[in-house]
Amino acid sequence: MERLDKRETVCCGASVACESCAVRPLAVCGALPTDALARLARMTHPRRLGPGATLIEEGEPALDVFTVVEGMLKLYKLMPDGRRQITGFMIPGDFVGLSVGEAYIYSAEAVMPTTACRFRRNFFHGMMEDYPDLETRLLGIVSTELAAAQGQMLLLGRKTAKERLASFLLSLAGRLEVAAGDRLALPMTRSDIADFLGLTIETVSRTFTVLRKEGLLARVDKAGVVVADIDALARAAGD
Amino acid sequence: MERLDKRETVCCGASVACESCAVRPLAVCGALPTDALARLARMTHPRRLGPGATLIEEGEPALDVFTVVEGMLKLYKLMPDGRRQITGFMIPGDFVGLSVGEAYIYSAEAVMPTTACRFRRNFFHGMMEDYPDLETRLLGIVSTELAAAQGQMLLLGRKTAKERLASFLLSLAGRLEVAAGDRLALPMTRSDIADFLGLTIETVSRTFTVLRKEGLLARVDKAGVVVADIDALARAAGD
DNA sequence: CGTGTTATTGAAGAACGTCAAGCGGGGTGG
DNA sequence: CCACCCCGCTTGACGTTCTTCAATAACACG
Repeated sequence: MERLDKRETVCCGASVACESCAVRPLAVCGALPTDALARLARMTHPRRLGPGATLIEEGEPALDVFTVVEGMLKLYKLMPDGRRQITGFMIPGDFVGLSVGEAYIYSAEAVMPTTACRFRRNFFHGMMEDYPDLETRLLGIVSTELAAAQGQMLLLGRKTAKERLASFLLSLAGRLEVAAGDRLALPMTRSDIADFLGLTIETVSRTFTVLRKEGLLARVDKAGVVVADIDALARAAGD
Repeated sequence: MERLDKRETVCCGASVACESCAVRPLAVCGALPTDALARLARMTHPRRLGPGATLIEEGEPALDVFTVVEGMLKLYKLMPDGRRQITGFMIPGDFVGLSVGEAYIYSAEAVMPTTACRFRRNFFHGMMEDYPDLETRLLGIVSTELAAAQGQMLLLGRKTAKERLASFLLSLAGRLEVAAGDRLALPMTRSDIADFLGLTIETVSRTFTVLRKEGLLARVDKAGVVVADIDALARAAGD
């Protein structure tokens, strides 16, 4: 998915390119005519979320859709006994809340201070009718997410703890465009990482230690890591 | 997703409703005007596959898209050392081969004698431009698949062997519209089930035995099961 | 500086995987 | 027609990885 020009960005405020939101372009707005962007901008409601704040809750009526402007969200499903599976971490430009049925099928919660743009679902459907390009773009986004989900199924079903953590770090570094040798920020807790990788926090912690002792990571702390050997990390990821 | 009238079905042959293919409607064709259906029908190439035959292979150029008309396909991803994760079993009406990039991101293989309709990817994209409803329908299909993938992530990341197998049987019974007490056919091998559930064939086999001994299944054999207590099975599935 | 929260580390345990043996059904050929 | 074989499935014994439980360490915040 190509990078979009900042000027095409629709964000939290009423303007088409307000400064605080131009941090990262909204993938969904690419290739839209100016009037469509203006309509989107007018109907956008910004929402600021502190860490741990809930944006949507599984099972609630799916009245809105959202785009992440800043920060990070975690999407997750819960079992009645509290077991949790995080299905994804959403970063600026990502789209959240799409649902085929009447209810959300996952919960979304802020990992760090986060800004999301809210659109009424009905309005968004109307926009798609008026601008088929928007629907095409959305189909691409959902397809990309499906592909990621299939990769995550391979990870959860068949990879070892070490392969899982290596895959996770690589994938995040790629999405956040972190260069080799740079610090990769990990705003989520060990518990979040564990629930994303289908592990426990203890196994995640031990596996971080292994990767550091083997020299794949130069530094590991609560808030991030420094990747020392990205090729070795890719090999450790298993595919 | 509502059932569609058979007359709306586009299938393997050149006619809009050839008999052998009207087994199950193609979800993707719903709500299309007659001329669109006729165009689809003209450009459809049927493909018969014996058990084990490969329809598409991960990494190959994604030149075609397919709909399953009859039988069952398994979609899977492989790791270099041969570990396999089956990401889904596709049944009549399902859509296969959609890819955002230039290459397929998974392989697809027939589980049993299967008929698939092939469409050239470019032709299909053209159809979507001419008939936005087709794109809308496809967006719904992909969104539904994404939801299923997220459910499968919960299964793979957090469920026990027993919960996984119970979930699998329930989900398949639902999709195939098998009533309680009826026989649920399982055309795939234990190895396929294991690779779908992130288990080994031994664990799958043992877990079938457990479910039978506990009375949730009345009968278990190579080719299928009879569900004895569907409520208990739902409880065993965990959510 | 104390206190609660989060992360790390260690030891013991459980669930599932691995290895191995035996069963059974379907197909083939004598 | 039946013996044989092949392949997939089941079952048992044992091993490994990850989890669970527990204690300690590091950190954030008031």
